Amino acid sequence: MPVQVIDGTPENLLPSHLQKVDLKYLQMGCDQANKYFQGTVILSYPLTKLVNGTEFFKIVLQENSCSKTSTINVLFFGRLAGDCGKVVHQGDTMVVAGFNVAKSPSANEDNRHCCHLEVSEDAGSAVYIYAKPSIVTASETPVAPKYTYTPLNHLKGGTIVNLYGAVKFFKPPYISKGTDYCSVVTIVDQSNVKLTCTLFNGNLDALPKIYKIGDIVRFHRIKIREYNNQMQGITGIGFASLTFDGTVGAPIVPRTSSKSYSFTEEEQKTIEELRTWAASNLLVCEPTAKLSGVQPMLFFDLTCQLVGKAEVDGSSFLLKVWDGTKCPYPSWKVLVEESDLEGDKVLICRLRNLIVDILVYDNHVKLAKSLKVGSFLRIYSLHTKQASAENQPNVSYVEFHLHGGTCYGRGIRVLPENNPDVKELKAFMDSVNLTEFQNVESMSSMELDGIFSNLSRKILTDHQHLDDTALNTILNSSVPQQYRIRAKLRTFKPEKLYQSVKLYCSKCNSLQEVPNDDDFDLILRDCAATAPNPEVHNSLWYDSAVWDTENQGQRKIAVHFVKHDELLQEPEDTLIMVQGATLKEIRKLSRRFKCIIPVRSTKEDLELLDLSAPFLLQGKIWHYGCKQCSNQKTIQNLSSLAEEEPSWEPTEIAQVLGIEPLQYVFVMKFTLDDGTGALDAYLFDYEKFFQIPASEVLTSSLLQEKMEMIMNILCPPGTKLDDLPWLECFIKSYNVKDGMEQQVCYQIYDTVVAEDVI
DNA sequence: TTAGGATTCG
Repeated sequence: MPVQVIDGTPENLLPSHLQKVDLKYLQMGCDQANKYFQGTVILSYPLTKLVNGTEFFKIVLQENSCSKTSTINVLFFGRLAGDCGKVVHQGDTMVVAGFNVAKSPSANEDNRHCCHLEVSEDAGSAVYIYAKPSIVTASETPVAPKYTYTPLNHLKGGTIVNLYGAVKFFKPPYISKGTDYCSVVTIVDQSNVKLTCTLFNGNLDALPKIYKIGDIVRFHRIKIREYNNQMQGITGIGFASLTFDGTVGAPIVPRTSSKSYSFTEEEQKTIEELRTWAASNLLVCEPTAKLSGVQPMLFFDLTCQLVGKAEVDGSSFLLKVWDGTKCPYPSWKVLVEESDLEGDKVLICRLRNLIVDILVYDNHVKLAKSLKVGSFLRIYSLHTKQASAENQPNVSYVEFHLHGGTCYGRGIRVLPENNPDVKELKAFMDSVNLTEFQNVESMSSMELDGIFSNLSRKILTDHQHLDDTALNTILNSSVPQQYRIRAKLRTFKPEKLYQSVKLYCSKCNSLQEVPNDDDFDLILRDCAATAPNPEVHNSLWYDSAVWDTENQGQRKIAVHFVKHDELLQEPEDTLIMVQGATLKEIRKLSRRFKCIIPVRSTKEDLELLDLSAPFLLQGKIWHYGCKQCSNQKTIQNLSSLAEEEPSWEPTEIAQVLGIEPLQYVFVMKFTLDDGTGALDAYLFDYEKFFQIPASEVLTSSLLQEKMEMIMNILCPPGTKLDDLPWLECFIKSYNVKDGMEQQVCYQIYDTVVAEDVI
């Protein structure tokens, strides 16, 4: 008898040769002949027939374990389907033996086991059903609780009913002023009567998981009462809900936190009918948009991923999000202390041109704080506001606000990873070519204008808690001290901004000019005069290749490829040592190889060139070492860095080579004036102030233009002192000994040009 | 208890 209904518990009643299999060990291709699976029936679908006339029946079994995927679909075919379909109840314990295991086509959607079980007489299956004690098993017909659903035009105050409806409006769950989460949901059905329900629960998961207008909900045991001459639904004891995607034709997979729930064929029909009705009767004008489609002055719903978050103040909180597309307008950047920003800094930097900053206010702050970086969100009724800079009203940028309150469903909802919109978003994000957006050089000049227009407001400091001090007070005060000041930038030096870039040695505090290309070219030519020594070619840690040059006499170029354990070595990860090449050839090589170390050969070994030349070239960045502080070691030491995946950090390379690296810095003199007095303050900065790395300015005309624009805004040429913009910055005073004399100097510190230059 | 739909201070 392939189907047996047994009263009681499974133990000791099964044939002794059968062994129990756990879902976590279940996989395709294993012999299941002597295995059985036991689980509780949590869902059964209506008995139906396949196209070929075979009877078909599907249930979901839940394993009584705490493993993550604890449910599995079980498909019955033929006579077994008919037999089981007639006697199975929700809550029954079922044992299936002699099944086939196949890949579940719906695993992605239903989150159940990646395989399903196929049960049929042909496969030699046997099914044992241990009826739930509370159900009288003598009965031949299934006993499932029968729910009746009240149409929305038949509601009476003071009753508790079951309802179906299409969501016409909703507020995603928010933290109420009481003890619970609250969600307000307005539903409508074919009677065209709508009902607004106010739902409370201390557990966020117990509230309906509505993601968009048009979703279908089923409410069980909702209390109906009258409020303001209208019917109102409210949560009562035993309230439960299921939510379904409202799209016609989409899989009917209930979203619920209930472990078990009833679901019948009739109800499936109800949902399909409601979907069809809603499609033509519910105005679903979704205000969703991608960032690429945002318009200023708009409210819309944004589906995005959270990449960073930071507290701004008690009533506002910053969310950094992206959706894979680029906002067509310059957007604001909210300045926060870097230490306050939670999220992967490297990722935030990589995505910087795709990320938008959203400020959420008041009641949304608490929820925003609890969000996990990396999660997918839908932010409802997000407001884009157009703003423009004070002195350039024709150039505007966009601010993103989630205002306080819950009007129009304003709020934030975390979307699960299996949500179809999230899946689509992830796939899109994976396809985005990030390099296209990483480079500031990919920005149009209009965008740059827009971004820099923000700068006109002021220079911002990291220390907002200090009060401003007048310059004459500073001039008459003891040294050293730190101040916040408000002043105008009367003049600055050097006027040619590229001249502000210097090389600095943090060990001996020396500053030097950046050597020019011609000097380097001369050194290279000098080296190329001596042919590479073949005896030092190919060693344990590098492979060598030599090329002859055409029409250039005897000059040979040797390239030594440093080996590492990676099987496939990409040029962009490779360090090469080059000998005999000209500057032009080195530039060409540096477009392809991650790191280049110019070398020459002695009788015994390869060695570095004179430190007037860069010791390392990484793309456009040339790294120099301090002649005074370096204590050069043999080039053999490089082999210690050639691991499996060497990162080729310039600092590490410098260290093993005994080189004290020089840093690129901006050195400028600002003459500041606040009406009470004037003083010269030095700016000494690597990249923080302008948000431009000093190391890249000399080789990028765009970055030079960018700097020029910033300075033009801080100190517009030909402007009278009165008309100059006010700047806020931090300065500190200190003493410098000049021979026998003490001199007081001022330096700008911890100051950043607002607001987005990144 | 909370909220009871109905945009924008930032």
